[in-house]
Amino acid sequence: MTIAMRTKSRQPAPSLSKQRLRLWIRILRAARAIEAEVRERLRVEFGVTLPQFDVMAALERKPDGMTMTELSRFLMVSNGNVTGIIDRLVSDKLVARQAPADDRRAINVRLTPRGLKGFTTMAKAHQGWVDGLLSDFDAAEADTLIRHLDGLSGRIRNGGSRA
Amino acid sequence: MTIAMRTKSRQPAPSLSKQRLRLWIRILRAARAIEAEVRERLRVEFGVTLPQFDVMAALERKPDGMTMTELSRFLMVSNGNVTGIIDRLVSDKLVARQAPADDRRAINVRLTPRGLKGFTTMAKAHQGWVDGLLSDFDAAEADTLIRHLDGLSGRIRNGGSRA
DNA sequence: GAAAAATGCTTTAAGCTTAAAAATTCTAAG
DNA sequence: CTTAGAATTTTTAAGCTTAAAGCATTTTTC
Repeated sequence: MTIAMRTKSRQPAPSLSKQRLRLWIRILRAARAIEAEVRERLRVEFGVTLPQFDVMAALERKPDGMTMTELSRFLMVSNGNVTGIIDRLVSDKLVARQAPADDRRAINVRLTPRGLKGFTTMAKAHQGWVDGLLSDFDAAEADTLIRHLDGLSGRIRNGGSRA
Repeated sequence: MTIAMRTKSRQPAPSLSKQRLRLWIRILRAARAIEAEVRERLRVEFGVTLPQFDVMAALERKPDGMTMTELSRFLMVSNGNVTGIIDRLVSDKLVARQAPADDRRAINVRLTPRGLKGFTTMAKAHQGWVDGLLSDFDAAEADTLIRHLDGLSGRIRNGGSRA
């Protein structure tokens, strides 16, 4: 009877494990929704793909350019992946490859003037889109969420917990 | 002098717009880190891709199966995308296609007994992985975050704000 | 200094992803 | 009924993504 009441009268509190799974699913769905929206607008308004935009955003922070490996690590994508994206950006003349003098294995990549100009325009629009998409979050909420998510990815990549 | 002090003595409080952009980047990076980890483990331990796992998870909730369009909407991926994933799951005999009687355009997809059994095993491991990866979040934090993220994706897809 | 290991990048094969177009079937309007 | 439009799925072309293998170069080790 007690058991019947417990299981019937109210939701059994989901286990912490289940709750974390639920959290992961929310994070994933939120990310996908925002990504889809941003990708679509980049494509329609600027004719650029999201990965291309991501690369340009990474390069914009480093006026001296980055190596392929630095890009790959920063964007958290495989190294081979970056090659193709850069190939296309180079043929669009938005970024340029140049061999550094000190290490003949490496290759340095940077925005061309044209790439920088294009990115500046796009970045402004992009920030507006995200601002609109996340308009439900005020400054305090955003801060809290950022603090919660901050380091999460770092912690995971340094050995999530056990395993 | 006042201006110089304001801009020099402390960080200028980032604008709300910038803070939301920062939040978006954290969400994205967290999602990528978790995804990479889960993908790798699914591949190594079960020989399954993440999209395949996602499809099986969707189907497991619906014993009567789902149509391709239902799957596509639920997973938030394009319809053509689902076709290929299902093709491979079918050739692995983990899901089966069957034509519904009432609508000859549609196609119903469901887990095979083998697919259900395999998914049950994987789901248990998967929940453990996520539990470990998100072990920094206690129940209260998870609740808060879930509440914050909840509906976000829904709101976005129904017209984010303006635009 | 030569061999071994590590690093940086590209290539390859397989699979995922999207948008757009095509093929089929259903529904609705006249 | 017939036809126009909508809905469901697949196909196509282009690009993204990964893991693994291959090449070239640099660094480490003996």
